[in-house]
Amino acid sequence: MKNKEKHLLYRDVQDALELIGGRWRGAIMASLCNDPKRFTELKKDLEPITSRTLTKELRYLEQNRLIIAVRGSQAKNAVCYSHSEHGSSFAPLILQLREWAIKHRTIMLEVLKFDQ
Amino acid sequence: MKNKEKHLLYRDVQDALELIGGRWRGAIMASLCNDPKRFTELKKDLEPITSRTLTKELRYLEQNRLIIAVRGSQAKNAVCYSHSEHGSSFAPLILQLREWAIKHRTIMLEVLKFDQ
DNA sequence: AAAATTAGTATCTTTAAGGATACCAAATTG
DNA sequence: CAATTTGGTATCCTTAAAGATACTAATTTT
Repeated sequence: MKNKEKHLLYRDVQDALELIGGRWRGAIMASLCNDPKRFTELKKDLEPITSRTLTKELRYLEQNRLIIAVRGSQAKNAVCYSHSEHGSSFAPLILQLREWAIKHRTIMLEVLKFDQ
Repeated sequence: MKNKEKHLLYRDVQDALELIGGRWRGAIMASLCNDPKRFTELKKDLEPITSRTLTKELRYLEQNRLIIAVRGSQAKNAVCYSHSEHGSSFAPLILQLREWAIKHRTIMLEVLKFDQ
């Protein structure tokens, strides 16, 4: 029990970071924060992502219920991607990650100045 | 300007996720949340991480000022790793990542039940 | 009806992360 | 002073993520 809890301490973090880690998954979630987007819009927004990668990551996020893909009933060419309810519960974390990244950048710049 | 901001939207998220992404970096930060730890303690806590990987990731986190390594002045064999000030500003995010991972898990379990 | 757009596939290749295993010098403990 | 512990290195290897490039069927626009 003690041992298991010890593991869970970091295993949950590993799980979360697998879901939205890598180069694109978190970015896709961020891009969908404001509003639903079409495949092509996402691709433009996330430049230089490739079609292949975008497709793969969208499928992954869909399978893990973080996003919803609405495929047009008659028009197969119209697909709209948006956060699922659960996915949008991740939005606050995205904002904090951004803020933290910005803070980190300024700190690293200060350090660089100091080190010279 | 407009274009640049568009990019920053997700670039910050990418940056943050590079800093603490991958299999181990976030986990190491999580393991150091409660208290400073020695190399060997970290290794036990993060089992099954290898020495090689732990060393590499600790160096990375140190270079990026997320952790501090205190190397004993006379005893070279005593090294203590802890969050830097900046690193500990990441602790709240770790907690939220954990909570979110747990929520995600329960949601996926529900979905599995439903899909059968 | 021709041209362009949408939402992808299909291959092939590169790169990076990380594991497996063996080894090690300095310090500490018994 | 011998054994063990600490905090790592050094090599070699596997796997997964992602890029490059070319292609496409269905739809929409002109």
